[in-house]
Amino acid sequence: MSDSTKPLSVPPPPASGGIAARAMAAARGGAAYLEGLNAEQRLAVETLDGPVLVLAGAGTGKTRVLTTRIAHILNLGRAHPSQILAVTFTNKAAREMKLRIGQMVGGGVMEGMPWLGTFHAIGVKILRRHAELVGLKSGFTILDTDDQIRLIKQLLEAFNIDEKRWPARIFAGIMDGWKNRGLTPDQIPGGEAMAFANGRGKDLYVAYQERLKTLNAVDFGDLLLEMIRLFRENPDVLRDYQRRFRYILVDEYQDTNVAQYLWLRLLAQAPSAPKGGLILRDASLRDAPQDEGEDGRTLRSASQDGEKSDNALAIDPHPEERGGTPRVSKDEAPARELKNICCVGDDDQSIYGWRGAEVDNILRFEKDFPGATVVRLERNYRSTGHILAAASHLIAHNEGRLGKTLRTEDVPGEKVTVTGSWDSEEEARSIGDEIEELQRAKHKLNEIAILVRASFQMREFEDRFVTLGLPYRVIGGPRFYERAEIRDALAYLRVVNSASDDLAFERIVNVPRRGLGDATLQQLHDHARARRIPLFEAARAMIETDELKPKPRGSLRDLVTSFERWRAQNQTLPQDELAEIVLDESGYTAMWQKDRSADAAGRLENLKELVRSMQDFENLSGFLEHISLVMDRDGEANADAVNIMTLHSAKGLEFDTVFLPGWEEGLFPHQRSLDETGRAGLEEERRLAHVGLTRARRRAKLYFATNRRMHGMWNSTIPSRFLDELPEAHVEVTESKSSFAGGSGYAASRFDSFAAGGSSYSTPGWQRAQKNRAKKDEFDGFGDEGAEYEAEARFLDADDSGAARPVQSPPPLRGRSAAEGRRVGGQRREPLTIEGELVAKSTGASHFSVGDRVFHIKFGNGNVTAVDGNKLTIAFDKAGEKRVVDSFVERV
DNA sequence: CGAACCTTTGAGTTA
DNA sequence: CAAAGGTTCG
Repeated sequence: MSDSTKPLSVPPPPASGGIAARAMAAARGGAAYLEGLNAEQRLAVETLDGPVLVLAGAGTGKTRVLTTRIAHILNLGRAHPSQILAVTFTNKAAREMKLRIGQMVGGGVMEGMPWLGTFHAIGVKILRRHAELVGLKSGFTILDTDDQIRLIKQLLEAFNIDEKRWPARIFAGIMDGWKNRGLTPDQIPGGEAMAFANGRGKDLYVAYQERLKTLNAVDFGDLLLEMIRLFRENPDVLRDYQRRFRYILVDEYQDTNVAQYLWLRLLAQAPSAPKGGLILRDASLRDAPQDEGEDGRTLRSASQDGEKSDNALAIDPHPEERGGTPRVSKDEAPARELKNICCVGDDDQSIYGWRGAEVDNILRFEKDFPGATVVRLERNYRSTGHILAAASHLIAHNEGRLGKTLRTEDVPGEKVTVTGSWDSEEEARSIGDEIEELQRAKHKLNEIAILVRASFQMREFEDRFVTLGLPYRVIGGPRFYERAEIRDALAYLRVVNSASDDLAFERIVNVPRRGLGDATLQQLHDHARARRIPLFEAARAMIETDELKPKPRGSLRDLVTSFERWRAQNQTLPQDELAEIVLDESGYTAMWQKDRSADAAGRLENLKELVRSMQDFENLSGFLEHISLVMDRDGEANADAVNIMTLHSAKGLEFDTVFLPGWEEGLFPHQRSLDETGRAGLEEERRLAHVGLTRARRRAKLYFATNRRMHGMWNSTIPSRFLDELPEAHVEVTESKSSFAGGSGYAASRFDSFAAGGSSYSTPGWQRAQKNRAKKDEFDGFGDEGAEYEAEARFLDADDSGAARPVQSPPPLRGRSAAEGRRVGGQRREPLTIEGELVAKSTGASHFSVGDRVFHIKFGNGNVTAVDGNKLTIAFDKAGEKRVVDSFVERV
């Protein structure tokens, strides 16, 4: 990849955008926006002709480049706002861009920038226009994951597939993967089609798509897939869009998946691209080699030696590069006349491989778009020296990267801190304490973020902050419109809006309970299927017959007449008033009012919020359209509060102070990532770590806990290998402030087995920790190697005053077997995967069996009542029945 | 049919 | 530990 890393020379200034034009722009007072850009940024903004790849490291002004570039194009009169296609991944990014361009060019222009948006939003827009061409009606609905799963469940039933063996959500995931790779049912490689339900995966996919068409619906993946199909099957339509979009800009290019890539490629071809080229391409896609790595794994990131990795892509988006017959010959030539496409991204921030993103897309940009100008932005304007050094050093451990060197002119600032704590509660406590300290020092809470790897980690912080009375906001969490009450309310409105929305109808027929249970629904289904009519129609018909029992028939009649009434009112009343009426008259509001569970009040509040938010729309269908795609709640953004979110949702944000808890093997890097994609997974986790660190402007604080509760069970953990990969000179190891001696709780670190090359820290805390962890990592014993742990045990004993320990103290401080539980996730008994390679998993049965008499440090004596792998169910004499990992007990 | 109770399973990241 | 699914009883 090394020669792809050389920045290419600047092409001659475009004729039409030359000095005269710029002078004119300047005369209009418009060039001010170019001031203050550094040389690279300016190059990226001003190179308007031909493909441009901007490799923008974290904090190097990526958004600024994008927005300025658009402003520049507009200002030079190179294109009308409606001739610019600008795609982002999130609504937030799109909004931000609109805002910033508006500031530069004047807000009025933005009204006319209809093609700035997320891939999905643009997909909807295009598909609505040409719905008939892909077998839809323009009013199609967009299914969310929930609808999707329910639909698949129905299909599984129809196919007589045992949902327990072949869960719907698994299939949803598989299908998602197919769609991400742009695969229609007939393109699925044989092996993958076999993988689900003994080869019926493909049939399911076909049936699913058929069902969607009948429902006049699409899922998220279809938005892209159908768009590609639309373009491929209708070259004239494609040509229209190719002509329209004179400039294409793509944000976060490293996150594009194959489908998005194909879509962009179609659009980036010159309008004259003959049909033949496309067809050829299609054909080549279909019979592309179906290599699925011997073990079925998908290797993701670009391979280290620059070879195309053996990924499991069934279709090869770059067939012409494969050895063998050149499938695209002279017809390819026109396709090479590429548009002014500008992709901005950072391979080091590619963190969506699991969602189908292909880092490869960015790594091979220059091959896809020959003659591309590559601009690297390496000047970081965000973080202080130590933070940047730590982040750079960490990410340098990755092999599959283009390689950038971030620089800063900022002060060194504070070192990155690493703090160990006994358990996740203590972790939350010390972070809470530190935040209070910052607060006392007049830091803004808004400028503080806690970035976690997995959302279950958030709870601990929420709990702690509630007790402290520290204001916080969770960003990203369960989305507003994913909440049950919102989805119910929306389902009502969907049925009002469209009588054929079966999924919505099904969702609310019996919510609130009105005696229309499975039996009635089944009858409705039969009726509807027999006549090929929507459920609602079936209901309307069946209340006229006496097939139903009187009771259900009565309530069904009430429901049907209510809906008809609401539909009539929809013509006359504003949608928010209507919504209120619907929710009241359906008894839905009343249902929650009666509910006396803790969150009922909040749900009613959410419903009100929903109704309120409806005011901003033209009409009901306008609202529904919007909500299916965009409805991120970023209310209450004004209050000063600590931000809690996942690392993934933190991408693109920055804060003065960033807390990064949970740096433990198994959690971060996440075990499943390693299991599923091995080394590539590890590298993606490392990029995530890099993203986390680079969110910080002035302070980055890392944490690991020795014990963490996962799945309701306490597990011992070892510090993340990423901690070892940080540069010693820029890191300070501190001890947990609250509660007992910070160093005491260390479980094993990989230092034991991997001393080579590891940096070692010199602070007392770290050394002590290392010494104390002792040699136990070499052993994989189950408590019968007691002697090995005595040193540890003594140490812990000595240190354990007990007083400062959390009430709910986690496992076993003393005790021999206790010291040994360094496995993560409760499953593993091998030393954890060290290099990110797969380690053979032993399913190894426990050394315990039912009836064993055991001792647990916290719960005392008890009898084993069940054994499940290494998870034991134990009836304790005093503490009752508990589930624990076997390493925490010993036989007596 | 539905509430109440019991068992099982699962928590990785998202438009 | 919590939600979701399954079973049982009224």
